[in-house]
Amino acid sequence: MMTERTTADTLAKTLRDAIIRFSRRARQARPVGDLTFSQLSALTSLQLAGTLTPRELADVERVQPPTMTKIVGKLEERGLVARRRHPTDGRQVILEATDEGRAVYALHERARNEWLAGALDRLTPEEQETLATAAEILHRIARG
Amino acid sequence: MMTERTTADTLAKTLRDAIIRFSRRARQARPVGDLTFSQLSALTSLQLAGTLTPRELADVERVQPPTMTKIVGKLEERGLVARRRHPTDGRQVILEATDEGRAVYALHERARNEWLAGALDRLTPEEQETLATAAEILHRIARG
DNA sequence: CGAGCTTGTTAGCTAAGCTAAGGATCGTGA
DNA sequence: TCACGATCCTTAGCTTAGCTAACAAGCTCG
Repeated sequence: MMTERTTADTLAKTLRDAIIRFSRRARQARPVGDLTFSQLSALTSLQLAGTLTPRELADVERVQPPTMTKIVGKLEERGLVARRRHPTDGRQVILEATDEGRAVYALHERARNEWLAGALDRLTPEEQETLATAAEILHRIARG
Repeated sequence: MMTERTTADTLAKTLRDAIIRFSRRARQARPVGDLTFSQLSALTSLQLAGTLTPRELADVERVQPPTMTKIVGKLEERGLVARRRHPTDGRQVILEATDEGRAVYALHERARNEWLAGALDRLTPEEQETLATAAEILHRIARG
């Protein structure tokens, strides 16, 4: 229906606007160290999954394979991620976070979350609930 | 309290995760033409405000002034934004969207919103309401 | 075995973002 | 008045993120 479509359009605009600004604000909250947003995100996905191939990680992160090659390269340089050969398929590579990767991740994650968690702490429980639900919805949309 | 802080931490992580993926997904939905995410965002802010100085626009967009110089430069090259001299302060510059800027913006905005509005259309009214509220909260957090 | 697909990487590009530094202009206080 | 500090914008130079195109290696299946 006309009105509903208009509602969706308006919401789409509002939402995109809010998210791009939020995103940039979050990006500004740099951790003490040197892990970037994308690197941290990749490391997180890798840790949650245990092991992944580069392609799988690229899919999860919604990025093209060459982009993931670069990100993984940076993480590997710092000894946070290790490459292993696939036992049966010579084309594939298996990625895994190292112990140091896990430790460094936890540290940076905490620093990175600081301002956001602080801001969330100042919200009402209802607002927190709203954001939690919204996060689930956004995740679903991004996946679709 | 301990538990609340933990809740905020968890929510922070979930939210960041959802947003970064959503963001990348949105970025993939390229319009027909050539305006990028950041350019479109700047053009939007400028149009909504009417006129802004580069610094004001940088603040709104949560970006450093040199970054905004580049973005505005791209927009100006394409004749979408015009620079004017400030009537009394010789240091400042006044930015404004041109007619063509407004037209191109509307076009690209529509294309860009397509997948998102489509996805939003498939949500229940309650979910849409949740996202609308969440957008407001996120905007407030980003501003703080 | 050979053709074709899949995986990962390399090469090369653009855009986005930052800091540092500089030039022009404004405002103010001696 | 005028010199000095502050403000605004831009330039220069860098890193990261992201893309496509192309390619080498390996798998698969007729």
